[in-house]
This record gives sequence, structure tokens and C-alpha cells, in this order.
Amino acid sequence: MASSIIEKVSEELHEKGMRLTNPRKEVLELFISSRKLQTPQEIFEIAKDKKIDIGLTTVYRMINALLEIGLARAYSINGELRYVFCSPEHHHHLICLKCFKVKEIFNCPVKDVKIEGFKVLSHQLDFFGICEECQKKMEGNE
Amino acid sequence: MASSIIEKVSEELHEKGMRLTNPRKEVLELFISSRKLQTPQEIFEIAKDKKIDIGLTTVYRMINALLEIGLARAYSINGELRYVFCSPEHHHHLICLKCFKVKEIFNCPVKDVKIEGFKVLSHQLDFFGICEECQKKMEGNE
DNA sequence: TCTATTATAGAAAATAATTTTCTCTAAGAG
DNA sequence: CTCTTAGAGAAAATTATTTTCTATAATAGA
Repeated sequence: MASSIIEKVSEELHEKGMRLTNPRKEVLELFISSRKLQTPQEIFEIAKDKKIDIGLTTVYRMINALLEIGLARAYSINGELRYVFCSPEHHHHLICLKCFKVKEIFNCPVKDVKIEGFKVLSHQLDFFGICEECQKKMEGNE
Repeated sequence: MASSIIEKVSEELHEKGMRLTNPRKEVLELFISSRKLQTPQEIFEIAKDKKIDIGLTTVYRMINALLEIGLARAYSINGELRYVFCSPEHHHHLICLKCFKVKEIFNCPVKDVKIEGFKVLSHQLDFFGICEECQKKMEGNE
């Protein structure tokens, strides 16, 4: 469930002496439920639309905290920094370039890749393309 | 050779109505020869050290041009945007987290991966770790 | 439960990064 | 060689992000 994710975040934050307060939890819930690449500003706007009264600073702070505990990832797309919430398990991303929705895939096609003369500590694999919904929408139009 | 890369860049720029002028060529040469993740500021500093008199604006403009023609890639590392020059051929990156040197690998372990319900347009795979030189340096110290 | 301590909220200010503007220069087409 | 247009670079402007500051809220411990 989503709530167990939130507990996970809460624990991770506590281990670093940080608190998952209500404003941060609001940001977190919006961020988790969107599962898309977003700018801090966008998250802030969505909160405003939903009459959730939080500051942009809080959005930045929550994202930074999540980056620190490895539960968010940053992408530079067209010169714009966008973030997405990430599961704690090793996974890769399917990123829709139309709507920025992100799906995680947990089967890793490169887990056994070894490279001589380079000590691999981690890897990141992303597939960029068009998600099913956007494909359908495009058929309708063009 | 490196000069053929420069010609390639020149052609690509010309196709977009841009020119590879001398100041840009200076930036380009520094950028190509470093093959590491750099900030625009760092490239600018290196130029200064070498008594190459170019403006920071020119560095930004060259990097943006390269991003546009697909010959540079951006990474957000520890909240900092860093760029690296990229070959035109499909490849992946080995990124040293100590010195930021980047090596390209041209054998693609995921070229045949298909995902149902998602139209893959491109993918990006990066290995983060420690390069050979940095491993040696670390043995020496710790 | 109450209290003390410390992290956080959020507005405003500061800073950093990046882009734009502007005038002069240089590339390259014809 | 000349004309047209892109680029150079300094300075200004803009944008994104972080810091500061005071009030508040969360948590540990009595």
C-alpha cells in the first residue's frame, strides 16, 4: 500500500534526524501519487489547486530529503530539472515523453554486466518513449 | 580522429543555421578532450588557465548547441548539473564518481529489450563507479 | 501528560545558475 | 569583395534554488 511507503519514508527520515511533518506528508502524497516527472513548481501548483496550503520551500525541502535517502530521482529534460518518486527496490524507469508519467520495471536486464577495469557501484537504465494512454490519444488525433 | 568529430559538429550546427566559430571551437576542443562530467563554470576556468579568452556565455551557448544536436548529455549529480560530450553513435556511459571521467561503451546490453504497452523511442544506460586510475590512487592512500 | 528541545514552516531575502539584451565583430554566401 | 546574418562577450535580467529568520509543531524524556 501507499501508506507503507509513507512509513518507509518516515523511518528513513528519522534515521537522519529529520521529521515527516504534515506539510511534508502532503507534498509526499502528491508526489507519490503522481508518479511522473515533475518540477517543484508543478507540485506546488497542484497543491494550490487542491487547496493544500504549503510553501514552495517545503516542496524543495521534501524533494531534497527524498533525493538524499534515495527515494527520488532527478532528470534534466530539455534543460529543465524534473523529479520523480522512486521505490526503494532496484528498478528502472519507463518514461513517457508526452505526459512524463513514469513506470518502474523491476526486472533488470543488466544486473550481471561486468566491465573490466571499472568498479561498478550502481547503474541506471531508463527507457524513453510513449506510454499506452498517450499512444491511444495520438491515434485519435493525428 | 578528434578533428573529424569537430567536422561532424560543424556540419550538424550548419544544418541548424549555426556556426562553429573560433571561440566555440575552443570550448568544443576543451570539452571533447576532457571527456568528463563538467559544469560550464569548470570549462570556463580551464580555458582561463590556458589563457584561452572566451566568455562564460559562450560556454553555455556551445553546450546548449551540443545538447540540441545530441552530442552532449546532462547529468544532475548531487544537485549540480554536469555535462559531457558524447559520440554520435549509440553508446552508454561509465561514469567515475571520484573524478567524473566518462568512458563510452558501444556494446549495448539492452538493444533488444521490448516492453509491452510502451513504445520505446530511446534508452539510456549509465554505470556509476570508480575508474581504474582512481582505484589505483585509492589503494595507495586508504 | 507536561515540558524542554530541536526540527520545521513559510515568507522574504539572498544567492547561484542561466538566459537575454545589446553593440560590435566575424563567418560565409554569392 | 561585399552583404547579410550569426555569434562574442559584457552587463543586465531572469529564473531556480537555498538561506535566513521567527513562529510553530513534533518528539523525547520527566
